[in-house]
Amino acid sequence: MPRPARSDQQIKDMRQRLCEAAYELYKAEGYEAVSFRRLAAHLGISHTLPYSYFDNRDELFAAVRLDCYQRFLMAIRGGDPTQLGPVARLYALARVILNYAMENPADYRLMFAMHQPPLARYPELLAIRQAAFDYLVAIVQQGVDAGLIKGEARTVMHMAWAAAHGLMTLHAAGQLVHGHTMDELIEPMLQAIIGPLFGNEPEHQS
Amino acid sequence: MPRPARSDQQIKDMRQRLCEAAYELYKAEGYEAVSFRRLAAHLGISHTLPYSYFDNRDELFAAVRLDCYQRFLMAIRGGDPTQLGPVARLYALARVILNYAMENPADYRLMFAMHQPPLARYPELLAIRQAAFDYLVAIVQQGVDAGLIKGEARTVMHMAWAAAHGLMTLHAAGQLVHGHTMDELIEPMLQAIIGPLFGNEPEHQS
DNA sequence: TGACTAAGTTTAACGTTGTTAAATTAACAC
DNA sequence: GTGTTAATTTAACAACGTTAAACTTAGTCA
Repeated sequence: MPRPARSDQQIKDMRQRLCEAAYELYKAEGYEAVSFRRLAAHLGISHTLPYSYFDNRDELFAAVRLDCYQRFLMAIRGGDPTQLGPVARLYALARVILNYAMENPADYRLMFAMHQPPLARYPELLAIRQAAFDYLVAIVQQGVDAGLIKGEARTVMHMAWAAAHGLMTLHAAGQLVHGHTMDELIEPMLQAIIGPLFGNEPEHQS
Repeated sequence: MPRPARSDQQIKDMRQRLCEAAYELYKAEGYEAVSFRRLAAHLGISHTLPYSYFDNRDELFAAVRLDCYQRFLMAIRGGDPTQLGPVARLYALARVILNYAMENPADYRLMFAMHQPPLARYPELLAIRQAAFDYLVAIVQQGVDAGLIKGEARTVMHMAWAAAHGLMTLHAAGQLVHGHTMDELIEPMLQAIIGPLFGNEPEHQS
């Protein structure tokens, strides 16, 4: 058996290099600008070599999106004040998430853009989204159990997620109707939308 | 001066034909599938003729989007029970809008998709969006004036819009986390999110 | 050592796209 | 008809995604 196959590490490295190059190019010049040929040129390899590492362009972007989700999930976990009560935690996490979206609009667009191959085709993407969602649902459930939050945890979380998602999406797409910046909107949003869902009086320690 | 320029009507007609063909193709095969060349082939014209009617592909899609917005705005105006009080009207309009998004996900994607040329480049799109938004703000303002709704009308409307938009976006992108259908979510959504903003007790006549 | 073999990589090629420039067609004034 | 000019088509270029064939390379084994 001559010439051993590339080691897993080599494959992983090249995939990583392609992902990073794609991510940078995407942030710099947008989705359309990212082509295998440009990535290959940038990495100094043949324009068809990427096909040895990703089936096609969609698969490459799925990997880039997975990286985005991982960073997103890390930001959520890292910004979770676990020592606080569930309602205060949810408020804090809402701020973390909204801030993350504001500071990384390109990431947010990539994670949640429409006009993309159906998510159902990428189980690993579904899984990590589900993980992020479940992480939050678990906290809501604690609030429900403690009598601080009314309703079924998953439904409540869905509502809150949709509300936050709407705001972030409008922001990331530059579609906020004039007259408000995100900064002006985040606090009212938390009070008006997240607030009623999670209990109007957060035990916050500002 | 030989051979008169195309009449305004002729130009409008051809633009309309191109828009309609693009819209149908978009709905049938998605955004990427819509090319000038395919549209031209479908209309039996040369593949460069569309450039005489639209500067480029983005401009064509801006026109298609404008049509979408107009239908959307008509649905809102047509579904507005103007004889009712402001809170009941807003509830009804929220249902109209959510239903419209559910029944026309492709339209919704087109109107609000990220990964599109910045809206700021298309003043007519901004204008019609603003018109739709202002239409709703005016009703909220009536509620505020009548003491039925608390807060500044534009801000309240922004919140409600973001909430509804989040739900619709997730639906249109097929990104609703498992376990809920839109039908199951719309009523809780209205109660949980729109409700507190517009006054928890709508004067509804179901 | 050197031929064999299969993985890794590149080159060639096809069909498609957006877009521009040149060539052609068509309609009206004279 | 002839000339002029808008309308349209044809030709062309560069870039893209993708597949197939050619080539390179690094091991095994005689």
